[in-house]
Amino acid sequence: MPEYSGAGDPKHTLELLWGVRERPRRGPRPKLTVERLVTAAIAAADADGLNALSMRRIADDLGVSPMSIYTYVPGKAELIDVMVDRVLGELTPADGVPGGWRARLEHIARDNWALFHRHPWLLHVAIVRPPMGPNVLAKYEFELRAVDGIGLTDLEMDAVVALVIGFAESSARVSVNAAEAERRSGISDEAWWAATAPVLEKLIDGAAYPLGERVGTAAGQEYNAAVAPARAFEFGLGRILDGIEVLIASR
Amino acid sequence: MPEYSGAGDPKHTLELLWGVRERPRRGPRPKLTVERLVTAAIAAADADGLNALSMRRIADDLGVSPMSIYTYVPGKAELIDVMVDRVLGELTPADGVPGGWRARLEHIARDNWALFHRHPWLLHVAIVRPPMGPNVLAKYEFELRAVDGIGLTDLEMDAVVALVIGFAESSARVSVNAAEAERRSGISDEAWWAATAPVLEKLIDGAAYPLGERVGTAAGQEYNAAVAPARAFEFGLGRILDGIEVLIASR
DNA sequence: CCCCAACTCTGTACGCCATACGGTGTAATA
DNA sequence: TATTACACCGTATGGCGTACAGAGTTGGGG
Repeated sequence: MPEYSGAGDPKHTLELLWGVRERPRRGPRPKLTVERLVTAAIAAADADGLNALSMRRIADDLGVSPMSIYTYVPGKAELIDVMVDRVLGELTPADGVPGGWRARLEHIARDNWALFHRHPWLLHVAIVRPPMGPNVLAKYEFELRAVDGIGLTDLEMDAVVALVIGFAESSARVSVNAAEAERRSGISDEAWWAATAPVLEKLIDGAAYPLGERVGTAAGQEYNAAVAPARAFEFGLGRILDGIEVLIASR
Repeated sequence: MPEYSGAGDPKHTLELLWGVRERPRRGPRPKLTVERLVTAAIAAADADGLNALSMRRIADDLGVSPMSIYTYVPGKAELIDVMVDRVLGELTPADGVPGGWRARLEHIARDNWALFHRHPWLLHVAIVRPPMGPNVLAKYEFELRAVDGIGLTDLEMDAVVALVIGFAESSARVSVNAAEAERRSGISDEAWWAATAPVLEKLIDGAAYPLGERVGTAAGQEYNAAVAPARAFEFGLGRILDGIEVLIASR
């Protein structure tokens, strides 16, 4: 069960994202700021994953009581929205990248791939109704700039960008999930397979899956688990950009 | 926070997947079977999502106490493994599809897309260390068969299949997340945007995001939320298959 | 200058969750 | 018939988000 973005009151969330809350005129000085809250939450999520990100945990890290967090943020959903916009600010435009649209899209894909590895919890937030903060808007803008003026229609520009971003997310997910499974179980992929394979062999008919056995073992030997996702990313990115090139060339 | 496949004891999980538990020789007749349990769990997850899939809920549906479920299954993780293998059995081989490798890969992509929409919870299970049941193995086998004998190396066959499957998952995720957000919030995408847009306009500089505004509104008008994910799927699939065609043609 | 409104912070409590543990009753075997 | 293996269940533990009510603090209005 993922967390969902865009689950809170739109108006309140937007005010948080853009930091337009007016300072309170009366009452005690606040101990915290939304900024500090979000920073602590991101640090916790980076370190221990989205499962470990609880309001109690953040409060402990900040030395306040759990409920006082609700002074700054209406709920966990809105907090996550702000976290998402914040880390998306780490992405960089492809404007200066030499090599044309292909190099620019490659930059965007690699940049996203790296971001998902720096903040793996991002993959476990279902980003629908994206938090329309400054960084989300800037991201969309410079993504489109990467494919502007190369003969695509507006709709195609949007579709091409979505395809590349979606691919980066999808392949990063494989990689991140594998790393998280290893960390959480304490069992490496190799050890898991070593425990699984002999039991499996006793269960299946030897000749039932000829292709799967041949290709599976070939892939397993050539790419050990540590680099396999990275290779899949490189391969897929190449094919997708080739496909986009076909489209552009047809114009 | 997703659920994870492959989180249980490999040996026990495999025995469940292949149904090789020997019948108990003594003791009371079991009220349930693993089959019935899995069927009920899938029905609950289909109807109300993975969040609503609790051991208590399944037990209620089946008329037993929560703890008795642990007689059949070591824990929730293993139950989900069996659920996954079960529903993957709904996928069909592309063997008889006319039109060569391209049509076969299209069939596989569409078949997966449809499966994810029939069982949206599948997207919220992080499938690492896949449950090596009969259906998972069969799936991999017939996926490879779709690209066998067209001039690709074993490693390329594996990579091409992974690319297409990953794309289908990725684009289905967008679609499913949108539908789930709508259902869980009771607010349609249009209504959400109608609440968001005016607040947003007051916050941002009018000329700050020229491309985003132009392309975003164009995409929003052309594809309403209901069909946008399906269009993105068709567009992306076309580009990816084009890219694969470039590879195959280079042989 | 004082009082009160506005505000921050906190303790407690509720209803969820998975599941560990120990006990109870049943059915087939020795 | 006695034993043993087993299914089933009640209770309890420690987690979660957050509703609610109260306590304490500050600045502005009279």
